[in-house]
Amino acid sequence: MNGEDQAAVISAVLSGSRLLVAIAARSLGAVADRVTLPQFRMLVVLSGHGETKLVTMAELLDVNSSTAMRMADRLAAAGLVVREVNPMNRRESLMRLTDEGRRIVDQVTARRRDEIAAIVSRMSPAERQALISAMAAFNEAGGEPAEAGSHPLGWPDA
Amino acid sequence: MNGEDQAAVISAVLSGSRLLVAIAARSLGAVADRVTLPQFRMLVVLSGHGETKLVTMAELLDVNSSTAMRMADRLAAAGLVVREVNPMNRRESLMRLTDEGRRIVDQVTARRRDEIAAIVSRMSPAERQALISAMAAFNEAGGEPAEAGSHPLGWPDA
DNA sequence: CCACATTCTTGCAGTATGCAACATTAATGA
DNA sequence: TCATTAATGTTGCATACTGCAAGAATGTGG
Repeated sequence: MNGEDQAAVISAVLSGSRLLVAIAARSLGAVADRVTLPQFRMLVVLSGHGETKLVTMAELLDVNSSTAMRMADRLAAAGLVVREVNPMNRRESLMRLTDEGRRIVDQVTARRRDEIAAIVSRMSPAERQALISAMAAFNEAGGEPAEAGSHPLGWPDA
Repeated sequence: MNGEDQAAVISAVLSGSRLLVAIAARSLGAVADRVTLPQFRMLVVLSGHGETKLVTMAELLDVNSSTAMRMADRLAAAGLVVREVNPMNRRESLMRLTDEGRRIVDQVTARRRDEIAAIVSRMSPAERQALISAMAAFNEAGGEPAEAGSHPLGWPDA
């Protein structure tokens, strides 16, 4: 690949990256008065992962277990998650979303999808098709871990 | 646009978003022992914006001025930025990167570009061309503010 | 039963964050 | 000119996020 080609594709990808991050930030702003970003990440994990124990949650979020502990405390106090001891193993306690918690995740996700939909709707059908193919190839080449329930470190990620 | 088309393009874009966020996070990990994420955002703004006063910095980062104030204090203590009173207006003090601060920004940026380059190098030339076009169209449709020095809210953004 | 591992929990320290109050400096108007 | 107002930086206070380390409760293997 020649240098100009290289520079062009990197520049294009970086611009797209900024745009996507901005979209993620805006979609999150809608609930910023109810949950913080780290708290929202925890809700997202619960949304895609179901009942989760503390240690697993800490690994999925890539934070210390004490950090996950206190976040869970606050979310429980806010009524967005519930925690109960696992009857199968009384050492661990499982947490899951309340209806209210799920509502928040759905709200942000819907907003995010709406924003992306609004953008792609301004593209021509040919451009849309090209975008699908190009992103598929990019994701493939990137060894995308983004399959069902695999949240490596969902940052402003929903 | 039909429903399947819509779902396919949104799904593709969301997957790409996750991949790009993961790349941003990894590129940042290299300096995680020297600066925090918020601190790095401040360095990025200074890198693209030159000398900046406190209020402007706070607006660019979308944080309270007191938050920007203390972050600047810590970065100054770490020797990554310097602050000096503006001779033109003694109310305001301008801050700018030190050589050391710029080194950190460059290091992360280079790492990010390397990761993207590695991914696109695994794509065929035709796929790369398609990616450039598709991202350009997407950025255009998104009204991308990502021009020179325009950092709306550069999160894991470099 | 005892040693060990797993899991959760709490204490401590540093950073991030916003609001509100204050001092200093500049701009504005009478 | 001088008083009022605006802009800017700064600090106090409260809350949240973060990791490390130590401890308690529970389970597992010998």
